[in-house]
Amino acid sequence: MADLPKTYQPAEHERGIWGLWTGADAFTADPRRVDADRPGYSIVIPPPNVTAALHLGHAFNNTLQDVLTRTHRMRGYEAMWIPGTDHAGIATQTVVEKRLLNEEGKRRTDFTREDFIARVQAWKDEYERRITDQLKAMGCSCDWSRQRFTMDDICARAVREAFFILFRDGLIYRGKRLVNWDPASQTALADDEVEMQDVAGRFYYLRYPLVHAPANPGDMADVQEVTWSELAARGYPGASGMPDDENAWVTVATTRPETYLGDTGVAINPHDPRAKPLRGLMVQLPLVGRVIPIVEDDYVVMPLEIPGARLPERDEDAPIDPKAKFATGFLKVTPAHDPNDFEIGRRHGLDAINIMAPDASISDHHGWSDVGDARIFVGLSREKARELVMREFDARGLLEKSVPYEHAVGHSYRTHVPIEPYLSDQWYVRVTDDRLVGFAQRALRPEQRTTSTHMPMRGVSGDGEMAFFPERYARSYEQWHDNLRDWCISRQLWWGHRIPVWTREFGTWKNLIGEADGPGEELITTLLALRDREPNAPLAYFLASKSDMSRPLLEADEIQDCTDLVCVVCVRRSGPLETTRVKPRDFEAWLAKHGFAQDPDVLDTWFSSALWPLSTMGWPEPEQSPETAGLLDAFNPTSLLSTAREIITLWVSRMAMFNRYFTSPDAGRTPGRIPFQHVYIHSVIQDGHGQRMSKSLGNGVDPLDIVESHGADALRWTLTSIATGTQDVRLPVDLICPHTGQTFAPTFIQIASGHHVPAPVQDSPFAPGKKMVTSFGAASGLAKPTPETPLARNTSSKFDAGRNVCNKLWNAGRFAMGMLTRGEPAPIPASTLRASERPLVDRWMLSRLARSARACDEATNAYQFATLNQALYDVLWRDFCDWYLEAIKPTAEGDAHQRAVLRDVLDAILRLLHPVIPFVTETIWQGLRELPRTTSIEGLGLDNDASMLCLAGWPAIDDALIDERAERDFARVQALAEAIRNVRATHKVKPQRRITLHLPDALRGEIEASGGLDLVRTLAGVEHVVAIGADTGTGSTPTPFTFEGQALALSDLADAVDAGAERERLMKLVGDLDKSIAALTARLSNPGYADKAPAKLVQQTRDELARQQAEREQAAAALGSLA
RNA sequence: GGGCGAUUGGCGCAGUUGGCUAGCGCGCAUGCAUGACACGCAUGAGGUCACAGGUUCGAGCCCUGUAUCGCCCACCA
Repeated sequence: MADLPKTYQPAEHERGIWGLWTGADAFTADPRRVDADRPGYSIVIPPPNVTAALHLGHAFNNTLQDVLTRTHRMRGYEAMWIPGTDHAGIATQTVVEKRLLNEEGKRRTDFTREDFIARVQAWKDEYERRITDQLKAMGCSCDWSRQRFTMDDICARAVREAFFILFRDGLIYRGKRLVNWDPASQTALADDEVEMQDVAGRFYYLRYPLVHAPANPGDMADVQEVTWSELAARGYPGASGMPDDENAWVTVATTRPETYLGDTGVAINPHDPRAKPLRGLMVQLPLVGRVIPIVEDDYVVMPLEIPGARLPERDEDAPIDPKAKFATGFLKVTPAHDPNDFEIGRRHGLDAINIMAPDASISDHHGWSDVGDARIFVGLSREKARELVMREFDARGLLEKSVPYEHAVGHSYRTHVPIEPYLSDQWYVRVTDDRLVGFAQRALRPEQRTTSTHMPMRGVSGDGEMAFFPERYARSYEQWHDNLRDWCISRQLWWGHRIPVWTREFGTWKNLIGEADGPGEELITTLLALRDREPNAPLAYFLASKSDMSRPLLEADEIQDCTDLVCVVCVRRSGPLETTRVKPRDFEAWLAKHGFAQDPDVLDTWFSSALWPLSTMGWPEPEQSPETAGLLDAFNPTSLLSTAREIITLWVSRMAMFNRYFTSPDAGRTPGRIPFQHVYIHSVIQDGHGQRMSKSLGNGVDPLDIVESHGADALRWTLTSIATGTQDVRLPVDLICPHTGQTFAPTFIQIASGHHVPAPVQDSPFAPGKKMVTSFGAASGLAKPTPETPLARNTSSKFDAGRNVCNKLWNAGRFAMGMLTRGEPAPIPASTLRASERPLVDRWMLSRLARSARACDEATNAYQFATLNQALYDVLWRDFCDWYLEAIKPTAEGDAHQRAVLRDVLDAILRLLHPVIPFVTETIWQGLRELPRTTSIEGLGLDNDASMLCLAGWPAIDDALIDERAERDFARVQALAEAIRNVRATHKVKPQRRITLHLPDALRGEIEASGGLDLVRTLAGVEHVVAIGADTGTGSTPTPFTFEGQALALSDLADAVDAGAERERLMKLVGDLDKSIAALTARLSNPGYADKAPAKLVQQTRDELARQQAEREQAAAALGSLA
């Protein structure tokens, strides 16, 4: 062992150890091994997006998952951690599009769909490989033989099946709805993909002229203005004060005046005193000329006051709606461009007029025809249109005022442009159906459900066993479901799972049956044959009116009356299919032959993610592939999902819905299996300033940089150490020069939004004469790093702690193994040794080990990784290294049994540490394995037949090894050694100097009886132990000190004792004791204390006071004798 | 607007049913090449636990309020 280097060099071992593990297929799970004695433990990785390499947040999450996977593997579970990546539809397509534009100057539309997808596929291949390499470098013990990608064949099969079942069961529909439209990427976004940003906008108050309803609706020539005097006659409050002959108006307040072009109504609260006088009147939109009704709707907030009117009594307790401050009481209704207005419009039968092109410019080609004088707006961007609308209204005296207003506006999470609520045809999953939302809601473990009843889903008893850690996140989960809306799943992208729906417009029923002459007959017969939806049906279909495809036409007369009939078919699988009722055929080709066209859109990326626990395990037919055979039965539900909190809604909920629905035992009537038993929500890693780490802020830390500089284990150690239960954790970021290894505090520049961005200063010490950048310097506007430019990397000194621990363990192992190879072999071969037969220090070490193992287990089971980390640190560094190794230095060589204890203790500690720092522990363990083990310690429960630590058994340490007596006795030894060391330090006694300890006889007797006296000698550098007051014959004056309230002394400290240092030491001691004594006395003299506090506690306080008083007396006496 | 988290020595954090003198790592000071480790060893300094009230014999912990920082959610009048 002497040839091992003094410091642990991770790079020299990690690759070899990884080869050892993977060469033995150590991480490959076998579902056939799962049984009652060997339960399954499974995790499916939250698949990282293939958009970019992994960041520290991924490293964090995956470290924790690996800790759990490795622990359970060692505990005897059949552990399976499935790795994989997510195609991340819009995000990946966006980065590839950007790159193509930058590097080749090409746009997506310059490619065919197939060619473009091939380019994205190439990107995906590259990043999938990089991500995989990163996970492996971090030591993630995934089952790499089962790696999945959300768009591979196995996952695609699951997506097809899931879509088909939902379609067949009426849980998927085509809806003309307002979607969150991203005008830049021209796709619909899910609610969750919209980021709210505060925007400094304005409130505009627009006047809409009032008119009489034309006799013939639509006859604009017939429109008559309403004057103020007419209004006054109708009893309209405030009208009498207005100029009689002028055209009266109502004022609407809006932040988006340009949408007035699409207004189809003005709404007023029915309780508004102005509502009644306005009945029968309409308003006319300036320029457009459109005459629109005034509708009464409770949704409208009334203003705080209406001139000339008394507002209806309001409930004192009801909170004032903040909108009331801005409200005029009139709400413009633009059903095609505002979700609320869409609902109002639907309630009152108002038209939805879409005034925008997909790029959000004003357009009369997408549903708007009555342009009138508003043609001046056509073709303008929404921003330009807004300005022009204001100018035009102002010119006509119709702009009452505008006031500044800061409000939250949805932005695309990819392109960061404001979202446009946009009317279009999209596919939806009816997640508001109880079979989905209810199943997911009730998946929660009953004790994590709240009992409030005002929310519709609350109070329903849970039937599931899904639990959140930390528990508080169960509420986020619940609240999301309480406010759920249907899920828009279609995306206007090329990169993703193509929607497996084929449609054909027939116009009329006659057209449809008219085809009966030729292939149409076959079409109809086939469709009719499948009408009863047999379980294995290869396709499902419905007929609908093209203008409203949200509802299938079911009645015969509906179908026959329809003039825009559409047939919508969902095909279950690609390739040949058959059932008992129809002949086998390739239905996709068959539909194409019949004039059907496949929907061009792809599915929201979360649709495939939602199936992840099923698809990775081969659902619906795992036996179709050797990779997935047997997995579902053995490993679903999975044991744990570990993820970030912002994804609870996007992902966790949907996995719960899908897993439960698709595993339903009775075709969706009752919920099936939950996808995972536990959901662990990890913290978000921020930099030292509380900023979220991100590429664009330049404050991210690359896990591979840390692996390189500190080692994978150090990375993992530090990450577990910061995994407290809080929602954010901070990791201060430093810059490091990769050439010199020097670190620097980053400097900061201010950017517009008020965030601090770390950016290096011009004259950075490691870049003489060069403009320096961080690894993400481009984001801060400084030079882009190139391989030639020496560039700084982001790191954190926090990782030093991890490196130090690995090094400490390395040296402890090196030293211990050195001891194990010295001395005579154990006399008793292959036997067990009882702790009770061993001296104090061994019994103490074994007891501490037993306690630590218990603490580790408890922490791991509760997902308290920082606590686990601390327990490991304490047993390794404080107990084993600081005390045990020091204490046995003189004895181990001559005591074969002690070496047996040392060996097993080291082995057990390596096992406990292995899940967190797998590489260094395995490296040492492989060395330890070489050494003969003839004697094992009873109760440690270390199996002996594993060839590698990652497959070795978890220590099954018997609680009988917990020895309170030994812990008490050894604690006394420690306290005495520390008291002696304190004196030694004050007097600057050389470490090598052996000194003499003067002990009272009784104390000496006790310590000797416990077996601790020799330990005190070793640990405190004591050569001779004599009775207090004894003459040592050296002539030196003993230096007194106190221990447990008794007077002890040390002599032979030096050739001459420094009285000044001694006085200082004693004075501080007396001072400290005085403070403490005062506090204890005060507590005891409190009349309530003795009466109400537990007697045991009171007695403890009294004893402590007595001890301290005695100690103070001793110290004071010593001080006196000094003078 | 709703919900949640945080506030403990210079920095990052523990502190799980209220109870000995509030712990840990980094940093700091002093000493040390001592049979593993200077990525180390020993000893030490450093905290009115954000603020104000309250409950209690006793509060970092429980209650009420306030302030600051941050996160998530929310249909842009």
